[in-house]
Amino acid sequence: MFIKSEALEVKEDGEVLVLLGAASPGAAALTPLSSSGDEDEEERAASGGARRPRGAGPGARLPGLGPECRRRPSRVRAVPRSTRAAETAQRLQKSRRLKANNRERNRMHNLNAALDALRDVLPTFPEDAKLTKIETLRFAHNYIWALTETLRLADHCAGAGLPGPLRPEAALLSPVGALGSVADSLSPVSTCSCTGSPAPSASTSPYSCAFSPASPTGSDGDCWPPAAPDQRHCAPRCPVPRDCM
DNA sequence: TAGGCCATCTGGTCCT
DNA sequence: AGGACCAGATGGCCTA
Repeated sequence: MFIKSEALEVKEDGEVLVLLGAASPGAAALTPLSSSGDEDEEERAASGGARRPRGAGPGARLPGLGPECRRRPSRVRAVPRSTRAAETAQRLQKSRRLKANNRERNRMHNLNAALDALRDVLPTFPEDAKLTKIETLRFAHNYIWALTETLRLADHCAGAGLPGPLRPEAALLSPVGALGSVADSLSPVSTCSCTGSPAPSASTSPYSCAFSPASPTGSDGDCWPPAAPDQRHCAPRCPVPRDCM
């Protein structure tokens, strides 16, 4: 339901009647049909069409008519009051809708900005690979879990005096390193057992594809829980280098 | 061309 | 009443 704003530039007798999008912030973009410019146009129409070129309006005299036909042109005022009230209500309703649309648009923009901020702190490979919204959320979920698990395992291994596969200091310095470390710890040969999981459904399988954006809940059948320990191929767009997993 | 992703609109609901 | 939030619908863009 979009039209190019420039397509709405209508001229009649050299006079610009409609020019949408020129003053709006998104003038370069597509302009919704229900933009405020549309309302302006409606406003003008409702006020009796005052901009109509001379001689073209409904009240223009017809040539060749006798004096009895030279009546005053019918006025817009002839519209019943109830109709005008209805029109006013309709305009008010439309105005409210447009404002609500704007708020909703801003709200979604804020949401997207937050998602972008989240993408910024997530390690992806290649660097500029952009995760989709759902991937971002799932990956963030798994990433947080992985970092938590890193800390937990580090504590666990340090307390048990085990050499352990983890090097927490390195892991914390590099998010990807953290992922790799946890991935190592989750491997079948790990000396540290892993019981935690970002998803209840995966609690029985420590070999989860925790570092992919795929759903940890497995609701979409991506890879959670995986069928085999090595599930690095399971994510459609795995943001983490395979070497790190 | 089908499917995925996205932005936007819209009406409903809840809250202040 | 107005705003925030939500979910469904719709259409555009992109890719396999």
